[in-house]
Amino acid sequence: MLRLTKKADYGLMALKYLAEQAQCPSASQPISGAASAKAIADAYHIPPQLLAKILQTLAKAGLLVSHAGTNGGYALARDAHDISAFEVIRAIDGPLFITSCITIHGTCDLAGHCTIKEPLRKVNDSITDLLSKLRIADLIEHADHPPDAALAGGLVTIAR
Amino acid sequence: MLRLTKKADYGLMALKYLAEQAQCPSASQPISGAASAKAIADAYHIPPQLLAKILQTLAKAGLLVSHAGTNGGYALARDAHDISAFEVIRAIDGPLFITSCITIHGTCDLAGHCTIKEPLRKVNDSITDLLSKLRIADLIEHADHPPDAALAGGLVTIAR
DNA sequence: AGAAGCAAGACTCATTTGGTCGCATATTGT
DNA sequence: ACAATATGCGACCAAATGAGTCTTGCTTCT
Repeated sequence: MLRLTKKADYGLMALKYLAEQAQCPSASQPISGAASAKAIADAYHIPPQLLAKILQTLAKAGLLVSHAGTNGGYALARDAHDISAFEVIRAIDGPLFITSCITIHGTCDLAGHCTIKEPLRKVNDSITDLLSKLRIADLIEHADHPPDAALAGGLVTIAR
Repeated sequence: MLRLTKKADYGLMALKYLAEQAQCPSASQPISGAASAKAIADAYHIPPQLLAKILQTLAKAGLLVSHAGTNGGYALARDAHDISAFEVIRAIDGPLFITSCITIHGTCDLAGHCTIKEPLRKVNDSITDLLSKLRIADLIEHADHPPDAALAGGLVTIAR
């Protein structure tokens, strides 16, 4: 069905939450703009343990920095403008390929009988490109300027 | 992992096969450019029974016409230029939504707590648009003119 | 009549997802 | 020092999905 896993969803939501935190930092935190896994989970009604694991993978991937101990938690490792949705999805769901033909080694399971991998690889690249252009910062809705900006940047014309 | 199911893969391969058949029709067939499920399955080493079911769904969706009996088989219901990859995928895999937030009724499973559905819906629309622009005819590689034509049509710039 | 082919549903099996539990380790406040 | 608060990590489990098979029946051509 060509869909993101819930984990990736949760990851994006968490990153968005942290990006918002970073905008109004409270000085009492070891890391600026940090929040604990439990706090984020509560905010979005996500199973806390599950989110914890997701944030750990994100931290391992270098997208988040973590800090243990009281008042610890996670914070964005980079500016929200410098983290793409693609990185997040890739860190959580692994390398994404639109078709089973395209594997990491570039070999096709169908042992050469697959005849459609070339055109689909291009679609794949386009989607990758699309998600790379979408940044965490774009997920935050600003009342003044519409969040469409990232996608409308000449790359893709959006139908209807 | 954001990937197509194998069924959709098989479906696209079969459609491509039929599109090629339609180019050089043999007069002995009840439908011009027809091929049996078994013939296609043999050509690509796909499990015959599985492909049969896929072709049936495709026929029910109106993308193929079927003809039972000896020398029967399937043929494209329309010209290969008028069938998009999107229709095929949608017929086989069902409506595709990039995130679990976006359902058929537009309601979010997370009961309003999901904050990222709007930007993702736009990505979703872009992918839909992308796949709609890719036609079956584009899957056939012509030695003379490159199959890139459809994707390079100003819609998306392909990275690397 | 019989072979070739489609139509359709039930059913099995493996993989993936979503989620939980428990324990270890690190940090901080008192 | 010690308890409270957090992350880090691995094992585990159940439900859903995906891939593929089997069986039975129907249609058309020879």
